[in-house]
Amino acid sequence: MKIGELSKTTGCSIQTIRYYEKEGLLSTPERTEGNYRLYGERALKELEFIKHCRSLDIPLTDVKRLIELKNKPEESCASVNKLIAQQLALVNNRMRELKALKAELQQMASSCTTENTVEACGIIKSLDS
Amino acid sequence: MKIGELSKTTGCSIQTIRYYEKEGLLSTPERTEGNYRLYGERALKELEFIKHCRSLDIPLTDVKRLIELKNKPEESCASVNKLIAQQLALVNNRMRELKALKAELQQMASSCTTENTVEACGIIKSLDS
DNA sequence: CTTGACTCTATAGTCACTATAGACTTTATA
DNA sequence: TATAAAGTCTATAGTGACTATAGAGTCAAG
Repeated sequence: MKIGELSKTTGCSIQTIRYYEKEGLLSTPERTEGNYRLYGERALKELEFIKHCRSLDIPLTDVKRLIELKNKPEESCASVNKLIAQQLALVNNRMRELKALKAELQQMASSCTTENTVEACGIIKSLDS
Repeated sequence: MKIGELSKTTGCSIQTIRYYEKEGLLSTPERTEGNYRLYGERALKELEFIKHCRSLDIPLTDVKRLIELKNKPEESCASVNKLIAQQLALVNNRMRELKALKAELQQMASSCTTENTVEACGIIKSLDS
């Protein structure tokens, strides 16, 4: 299949697919006589793997490392484990941040009644303090 | 005070301060004879306001709008209210995403015992599916 | 045979910074 | 007083993970 079809079946934009190729995350595809990229089942799987990793917010550098590890099936997966644990720690941190953030925003939202002027606005006041 | 001192008292890096100025978020400071920026109480307050907004993940374009609104104290603060509500909605969305993310990462982490090889690794398997 | 859809490469833009180079100014030390 | 060190200046490039655009080439249908 050509890049347009791969894009549709995976939901990745065409530019993103080309970008992943450039970054060495997708293996170099064959080309037609007219220089169009040609993909098969393998590319589809590679792309789905990347998509899945990205949906977990795993950065592309780490995705690349995971792909390299996948290609060394006999090695220990301790580093895979570590990578996921780090990712989990990041997510936990971010969640904690967002909770605090949410609390403050809610507090702010409740301090403003729409009839106010900017001058009297509780939101502006709390941002100022 | 000069930019270094402002940087230390606010915790904003020097480059960030200059960046905010360039983007029109900080008012243009006076200069010494040697062309050094000179700041006073006002700049300090402006910068604290921006910092507070940023700590709430409010994008700089919106911070700019808030600053403009602050300077029109007689207008209605409905738009301030709306902006904060949108920000809250964003945060809520992101929290929902992160919850799902965390669940999957935890699931993955628990599917890997460190003694495994990459080949048998539960994490790689679940990323593949 | 031409129109339109698709693809190609190369480049610039996004956001909010961070980092660097190379020059200038000011302060501290010898 | 000379000089070294610290601070500041502007301008530019880099970050991550894309997205958008320009301008050219390819291919299938009418």
